[in-house]
Amino acid sequence: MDNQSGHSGQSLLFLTDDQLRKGIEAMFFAYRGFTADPDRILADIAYGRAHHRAIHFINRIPGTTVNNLLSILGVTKQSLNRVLRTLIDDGLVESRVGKKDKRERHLYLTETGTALERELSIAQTERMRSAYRAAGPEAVAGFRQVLEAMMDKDMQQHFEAFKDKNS
Amino acid sequence: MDNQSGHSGQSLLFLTDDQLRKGIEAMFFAYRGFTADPDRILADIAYGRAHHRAIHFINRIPGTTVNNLLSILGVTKQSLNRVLRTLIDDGLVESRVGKKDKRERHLYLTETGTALERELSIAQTERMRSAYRAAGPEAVAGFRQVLEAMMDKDMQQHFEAFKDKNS
DNA sequence: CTTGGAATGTCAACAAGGCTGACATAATGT
DNA sequence: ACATTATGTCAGCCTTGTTGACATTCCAAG
Repeated sequence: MDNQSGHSGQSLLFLTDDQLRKGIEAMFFAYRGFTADPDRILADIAYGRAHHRAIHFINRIPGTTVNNLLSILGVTKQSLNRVLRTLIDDGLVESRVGKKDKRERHLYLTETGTALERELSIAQTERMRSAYRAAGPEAVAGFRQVLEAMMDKDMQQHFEAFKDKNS
Repeated sequence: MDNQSGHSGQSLLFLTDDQLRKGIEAMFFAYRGFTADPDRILADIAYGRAHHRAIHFINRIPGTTVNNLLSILGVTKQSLNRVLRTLIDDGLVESRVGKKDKRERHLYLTETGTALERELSIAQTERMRSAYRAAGPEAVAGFRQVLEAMMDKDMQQHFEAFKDKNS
């Protein structure tokens, strides 16, 4: 495409401090909105955002090992373990000893866990859906492009893996 | 341009669960990247993300009151106060008693505070700048549109105020 | 003018969820 | 046999959110 014609009124290389600052603030406010709906649901059942993240990715990659989950979430095993412990004790997550390598634990959502995942997902998806609708498909493509460019390199790899894998 | 021919392969109303899920995960990973660089700087000087947010908005709205800052940051006054306390004690922020209403405290960055703000801002801006460059101006416009649509209504108002105000 | 309520800010204590370090256990690989 | 890997657990710390209690200041109604 045209990267020098500046047909949108802004040249590619002409990024004012003001534009960048607005981007930063938009990111800050939007992330709050992004987590607000699930947070409300979680508060009622004495869970937090950490539980949500664990549930989300266990749902996305059923049978994932603890170690893999750690590297995706980017927290320590002690921190994850605390969350995982409560989820397992409460019967939302099942931890199965690995068949080939018995040191590994493979994680799965139970029926109850899947139900909660769906509830949280619907809440969060609703906001995303209406934002997408309001902005239009062109904007959505741009949104995704900028976000992907903003990730750390290793996170981009995780993300790519998720994009390809069909669960 | 063509918004119904599906040149991006997706119609406006046809939002698959998969697209929405990818958006959610992109948001999660990107926000981590977004905060990573400032976080590294802050860790060295024993400050956290909360300090960064306070410094950012005091720089944006010099002379703002504690109450106004509270409503922007969306935390309790007690929580903000702890952060402000350390910033004031360390000489990064100055708190002046209001002239008209002596209950109010007006907040300003000192020279040292301004210097730190700039350092953090540069780190965060660098990543945003290269993401913008990589994605292109069309994508940036879309990015901002989706983010704005994703904010809570009252946060959108704050954001609008910031967009207009020239500081 | 006084007095009660509202607004504003501070202090204390607690909880969630990050972190590090140390250590145990079991399974694997060499 | 021995080192390494995967996981779990205990203990203790930090940041940053929360509530509750309280002091100060302002303003308005009596």
